[in-house]
Amino acid sequence: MALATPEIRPAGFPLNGRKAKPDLPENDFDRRMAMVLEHASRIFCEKGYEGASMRDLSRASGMSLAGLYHYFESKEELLYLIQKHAFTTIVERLRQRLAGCTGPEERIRIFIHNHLEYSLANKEAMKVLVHEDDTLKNDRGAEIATIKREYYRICLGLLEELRRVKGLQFSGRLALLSLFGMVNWIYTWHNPRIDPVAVGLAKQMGDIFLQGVLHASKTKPLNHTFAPLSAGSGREGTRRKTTVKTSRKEELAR
Amino acid sequence: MALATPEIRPAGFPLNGRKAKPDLPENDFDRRMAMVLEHASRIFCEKGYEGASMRDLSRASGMSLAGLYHYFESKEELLYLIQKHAFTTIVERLRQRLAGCTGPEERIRIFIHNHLEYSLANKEAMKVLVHEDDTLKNDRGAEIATIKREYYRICLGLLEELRRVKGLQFSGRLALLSLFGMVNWIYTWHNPRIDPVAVGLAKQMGDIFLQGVLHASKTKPLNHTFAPLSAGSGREGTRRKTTVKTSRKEELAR
DNA sequence: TAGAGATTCGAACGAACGTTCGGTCAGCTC
DNA sequence: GAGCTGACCGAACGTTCGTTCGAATCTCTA
Repeated sequence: MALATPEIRPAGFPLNGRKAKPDLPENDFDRRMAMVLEHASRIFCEKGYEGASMRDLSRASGMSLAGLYHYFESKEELLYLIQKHAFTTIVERLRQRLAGCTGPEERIRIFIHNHLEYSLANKEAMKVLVHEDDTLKNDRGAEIATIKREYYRICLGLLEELRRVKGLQFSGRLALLSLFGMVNWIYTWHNPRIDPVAVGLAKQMGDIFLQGVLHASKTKPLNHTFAPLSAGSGREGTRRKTTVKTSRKEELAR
Repeated sequence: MALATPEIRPAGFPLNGRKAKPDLPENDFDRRMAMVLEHASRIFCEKGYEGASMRDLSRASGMSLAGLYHYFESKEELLYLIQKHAFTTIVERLRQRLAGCTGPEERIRIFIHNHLEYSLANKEAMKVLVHEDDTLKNDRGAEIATIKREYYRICLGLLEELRRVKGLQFSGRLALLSLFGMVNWIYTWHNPRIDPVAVGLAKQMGDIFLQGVLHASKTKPLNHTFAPLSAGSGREGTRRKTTVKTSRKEELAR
C-alpha cells in the first residue's frame, strides 16, 4: 500500500492538535506524521496494540525511538488518531452517499457497500478499529465511543425505516448487531485472491441480510425446545424469548 | 459465576499433560487448576492476553506469582488450555446434538443454538477464544487452528447440505463466514438485562440467516453501480463479482 | 514419627517496556 | 555569522514484564 495516500490522509485533515491548520495545504510535518500512522496501523494490526512496542514501530518506520515522539505524545495517542480517522472517514462518506437516495432497501445496501469498501481498502486500519475497540480509556475512549454510537445510530435508523415502510416486525437492535457482526468479521477471513471485491461482497451480504429481515418476521414462533445434553445443561430460562421493548439509550449503550 | 463448574471443567478433562488421569475422579490439583483457569479467563477477557500480567492473575486468584507456575509452565500454556477446552467442548456438544437430527434447516438451527448457548454461558472464555484467535503461535497455535478448522468444516457441511437439498445457489464460504460473524460478534454487545437468552437469540438469528440464504439466490444480479464519491474512490475492480470456485483447502485456510 | 513428595512463597533474575533528557545538525532570519 | 527553530537521535530513566530459585510448609504414607 502506498504511503500517505488520500485513503489514509485526506488533505487538510487535522492530524495533530498541536498544529492543526485545516485549510492550508499539506506540509512536511503532516506528511511524515501520516507515514508514521500508516506504519503504526500495520504494526498494531500485526501484533495488537499491547503486543506492539514503540521499538517495533521505530524499526518499521526507520525513525529513532525518540524521534517518533516528535510527532505525537504517546503510544495511546497513536491508536486514538488511527481509530478517529478511520471512523470519521467512514461516517463522512456514508453521509455523502446516503444523501441522494431514499429507498430503504437501497439505503441499507449503500451502508453495507460503504462499510465493505472502506474495510477492504484499509484492512489494517479496520482491524485496529474493530479489534482494539475497548482499548482506549478515559477521554480518548469516550470520544471514539461517541463516533461509534453515532455510526450505529445511523444504521439503526435505516433498519427502522425499512421496518416501518415494509410493515415488518423484527428487532432493530438484533438486526443491527447481526449486520455489524457480518461486516466487522470480514477482517478475519477476507482473502483478495479468492474472495469478491467490495461490490460483490456487498451484493451477497446485502442479499442474505435483507432477505433475512424481510422474511424473518413471517416465521412461526418457537414451537419446539432444543434437547438438553445428557450431561445436563438445559438450564435456559424462559424469560424474554423474543423481543423486548427497551429505551434507545440502553440499546446503544457501550 | 461459580468456580470450577462443570461448564468450565467437566470431570476427568485432562487439564495438564503432566498428570492427565482421564478416568479418575477429580483431585485437588485439577480443582485448583480449574480455579486458576477460570480467573485467567476473566483477566484475559478484561485486559486482553498481552495486556494481562501474571501479577494481575496472581492478585485475582489469591495465589503468589511463583505459586501459579506449579500448575502450568507458562502464560502461553494458560491461553492454550482455555482455548482448547472451550473449542473441544463446543464441538463435542455439537456432535452430540446433531447426531439425532436430519433436516438441514433444523441442523443449522442446532448449530446456532449450540454456539450461542455456550457463548452466553461462558462469555469470558468465548471472548478469549474469539479475540485472541491469532495470538498463539507454533505448535499450540497450530493445534487450536486445527480444531477451529474442524468446527468450520462441520458448519460448512451443514450449509452445503441445505444448498443441495433445497437446490439453492449461494456461496457456502460466504454464508459460513457471515454466520460466524453474526454469532462471534455477540460477545461485544450482549447484555443479559435487555437481550434474549440463548434460545430466543438463536431463534431470531436463525430466522435472519436461514431466510437470508433461502431467498438470497433468487435476487437478481447486480444491476447498478454504487456511485463513487465526488472525492473519487470508485476504483473497485470488476473481477469476481459473485462466487468463485475454489478448492476446499483454500476456502478454509487459516 | 520419620521421610517423601506435593504445594506454596519471597525474592530476585535479565529483558523489555514507554518515555525523557540533553544534545547535534540543517536551514532560516536578521 | 550569530541566533533561533524544527527535526531528529543516542543513551538512559524508572518501571514492569515473565520466569526461576531455594527454601518453607503441608499432607500423606511407611
